[in-house]
Amino acid sequence: MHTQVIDTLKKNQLSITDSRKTILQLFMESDGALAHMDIENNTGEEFDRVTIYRTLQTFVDKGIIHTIPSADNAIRYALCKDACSEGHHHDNHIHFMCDHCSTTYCLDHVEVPALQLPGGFMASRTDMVVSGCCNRCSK
Amino acid sequence: MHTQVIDTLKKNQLSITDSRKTILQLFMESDGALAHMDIENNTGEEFDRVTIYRTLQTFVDKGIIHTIPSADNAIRYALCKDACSEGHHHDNHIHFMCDHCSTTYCLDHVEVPALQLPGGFMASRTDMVVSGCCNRCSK
DNA sequence: GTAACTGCAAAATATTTGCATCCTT
DNA sequence: AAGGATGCAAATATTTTGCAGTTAC
Repeated sequence: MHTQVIDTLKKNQLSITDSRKTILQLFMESDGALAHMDIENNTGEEFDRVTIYRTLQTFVDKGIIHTIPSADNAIRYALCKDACSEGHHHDNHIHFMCDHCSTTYCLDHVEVPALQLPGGFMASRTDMVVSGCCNRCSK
Repeated sequence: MHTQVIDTLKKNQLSITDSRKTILQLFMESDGALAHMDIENNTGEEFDRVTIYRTLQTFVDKGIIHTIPSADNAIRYALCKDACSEGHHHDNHIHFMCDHCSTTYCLDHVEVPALQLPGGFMASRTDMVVSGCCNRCSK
């Protein structure tokens, strides 16, 4: 189970440290996105807050995780798919944020529709965040 | 020219104060979205930072402006269209953020495409933020 | 005149930076 | 052993809250 964590770190030429292992493991076990706060809460007092900031930034730089935009001033992070690599993200999938439980999902299988932009506008990236009621809360 | 500002404030049962007039005027003159910082910069030392926070919150509550999600931890605000009213936003249009000049546009005439969500997911709101190169920077 | 709004001060929170120490390789 | 990562302290930035004075109506 730890294998995948170690593999990912090695593949990205990162040294294997406790904080990186634990935080990456957290992402792999979670089906939703995580905010800085979620990580703090789930790791207890184990790591310094600064270490979490730096670890997340490292993962983003390496293309291991990506940020999910939100309007509530709480940046969330989620694992990138294999197609992502350093400096080159391909996570044009849709994110779903539940109004009830606040879980954020990556809906990998829903494609972002193509858009017809006004003349002169050129898209390089599209973020789509749908909010509403998730499949667990709607039961 | 100030008429529209006053009208909007009255229509929303807000008292007409200097900060509200100035800030709302700013939004009406700007074709893009504004972050807190933009407002501070454009009003000089005229208003207390706290007043700007409170004015923005008031406008959001009244449905005069809406927030635009972003992945860079800088919430931006833009005018809502007429269809918006208190507690009931209808700004399902697309936002475009320019990578070069950082201007954020509301592309009112580009519709958000309908989505087929997985079973159990129910959408109440869709935010779509496209980034790339805007029509001014691409010239 | 009264209720609402603003500015100031300060608290609470979030993020960044420098540096000495410790850990990975 | 060397370079990189971490923890701590502190600087910086952001947002919220309380309260007294001021303004809109």
